[in-house]
Amino acid sequence: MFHIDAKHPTPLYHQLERSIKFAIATGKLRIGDQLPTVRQLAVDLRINANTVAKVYAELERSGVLQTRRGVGTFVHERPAELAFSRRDRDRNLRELADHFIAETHTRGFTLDEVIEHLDSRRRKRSAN
Amino acid sequence: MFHIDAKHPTPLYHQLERSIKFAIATGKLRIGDQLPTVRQLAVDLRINANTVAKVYAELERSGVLQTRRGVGTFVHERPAELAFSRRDRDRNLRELADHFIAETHTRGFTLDEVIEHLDSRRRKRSAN
DNA sequence: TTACTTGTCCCATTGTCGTAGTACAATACG
DNA sequence: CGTATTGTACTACGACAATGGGACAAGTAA
Repeated sequence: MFHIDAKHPTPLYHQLERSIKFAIATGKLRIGDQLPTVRQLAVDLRINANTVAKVYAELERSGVLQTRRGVGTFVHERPAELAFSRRDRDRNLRELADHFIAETHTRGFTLDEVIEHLDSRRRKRSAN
Repeated sequence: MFHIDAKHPTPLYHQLERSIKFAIATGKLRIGDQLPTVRQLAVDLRINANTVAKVYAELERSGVLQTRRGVGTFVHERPAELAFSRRDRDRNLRELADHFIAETHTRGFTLDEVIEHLDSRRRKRSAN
């Protein structure tokens, strides 16, 4: 379900957090979908249940997930962002893109290459 | 010279190692070029000298750098031999894209919107 | 030679990550 | 009701990352 690499020096909690956010962003997880239980996901990824629990808790704090004891953890609806003005939105996206472009460029990727990569993932998503 | 983010959960030594390798791979550092001294780079990046020293030592062990006491540390291999495999490159871009997609989405941007934004920048750039 | 620079090594300390195990709280269900 | 399931909380522990400080080794240069 999610992809984790224990050999990679990046902390597991961060890999998992990114993985979950990505799954939501690409539509693999939709609003209201239930995530695996803390214990089940820990078994699947071969990591500790506490690590999973901390990620779920963190994502709930930031409003991405919603958890209900005895029931499970679900993707939470997030209506808040729309409050921004169009100008704020544009500026926000521009800043994020600035950072991303700089990051990929220093690693030797061309903008064409990057866009093509994103586009191929969009196609994969819409194929679901 | 190199880019390090202390707030990022990835270990500093790993960020620095990757940063140096990319600088060589992209030609910013060439064979025989001298790198900053251990202490100087530590000051520049605001990290500890031991951390820098360990990275240099590790990169010497893997043949990327060559160090001479009292003189300095230099690029050893030809960039071509250091070039990342296609798989490494793909994986790297995938990680960066994962992060970017997740980040933009949590801020309420759709993937379509993001790609369109990048595309408009590409058009502007090629117009120059 | 002496002084300086550079990389190397060692120690103690701090904080984070992750594991392991246990216990508890809230909910669902028969 | 009782029981299972699920999330939460807590402690203890080991490993690693990083810091700070100091000392040493090898080379350069005056």
